[in-house]
Amino acid sequence: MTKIGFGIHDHSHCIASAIHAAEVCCAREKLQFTKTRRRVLEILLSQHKALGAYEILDQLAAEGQNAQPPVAYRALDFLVSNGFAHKVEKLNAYIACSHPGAEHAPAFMICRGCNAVHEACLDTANRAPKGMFGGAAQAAGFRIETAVIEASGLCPACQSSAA
Amino acid sequence: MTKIGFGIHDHSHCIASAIHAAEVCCAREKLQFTKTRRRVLEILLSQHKALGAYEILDQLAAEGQNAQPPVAYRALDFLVSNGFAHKVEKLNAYIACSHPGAEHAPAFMICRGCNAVHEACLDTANRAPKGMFGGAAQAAGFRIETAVIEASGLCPACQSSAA
DNA sequence: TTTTACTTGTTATGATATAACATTTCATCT
DNA sequence: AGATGAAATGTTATATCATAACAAGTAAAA
Repeated sequence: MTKIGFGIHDHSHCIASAIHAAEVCCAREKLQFTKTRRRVLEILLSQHKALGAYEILDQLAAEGQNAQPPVAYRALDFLVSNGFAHKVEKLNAYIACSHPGAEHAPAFMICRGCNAVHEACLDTANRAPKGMFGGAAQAAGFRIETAVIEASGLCPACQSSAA
Repeated sequence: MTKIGFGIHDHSHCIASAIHAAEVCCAREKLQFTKTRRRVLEILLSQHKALGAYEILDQLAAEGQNAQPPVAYRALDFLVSNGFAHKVEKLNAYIACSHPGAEHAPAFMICRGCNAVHEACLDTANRAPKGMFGGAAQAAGFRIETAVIEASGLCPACQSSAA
């Protein structure tokens, strides 16, 4: 059992299953799930927190690839474009999607104490932004394509230590 | 009449009134509304779009100040901390608040065609993030302090030109 | 008026991200 | 299998965004 997000949860198999899900999805969509893309997703999954592009790059470099920045950014672009990962804008960092496959707008809770990131598993996450914006967007004539929600605050652990 | 956000609207006096509002607020809160801070807010207000820190810096430099990056970032930090401006995370850019004084979570619509930014004037903007997250945050034990919502899509003008 | 906090000036550097182009690999068609 | 066009990668260089650190000045409070 290891810490994930703000809770505890056994993910000894979740890397493998997430990778498998990505494989299946890529086969279905005729996307190339190449070695580097797979490796970057594995790195994100194994850390299970938000990582900067250069942290990923360091990891790749440590494994022998002489990886330059575009290598990481291209893999991340692929993963983000296809819904296997998200960018956390507030942190300029990337995190594996907690529920790939499901159509959703990412919604994160970000701890300002320890930078832990928890992706909310709201099924409202898909509808809520458009619902909230619906009126205003329509009034402005704006066509929403994607939306992100990022909440900052304190996770349980940091609330305790700050207390 | 000039273009603001995605619409048209007369703001010949809105710079002055926003500056005045900031003055009043700073006096009340005993904050120093210094020359640089005022000037940066004026720049943001006059452009009425999201500006990068270095664009602001260029403007300051053009006015004779030999401004280095920390000058802009400090002023922006002040303005953001005190609610006179917001950072648009997706663009790494800053924009004057459309409704300062009102307690609110910023909510933006960002055009991917022209990068125009419109701050939604939802009074739900304040409550909605916490409402949406409420259950999940409580379940996770997370204490939300701030939240931002950023929607991407196409503004009316870019919808027309893309059509 | 001394002291204290805050603000600014300045240099240097760190962190994040992309442009551009040559090369290789992959998918597909014949 | 071989041709070919699309996609991915390797690599160099550089653009863009942001902050650390410290000296000097200015304003507010005691």
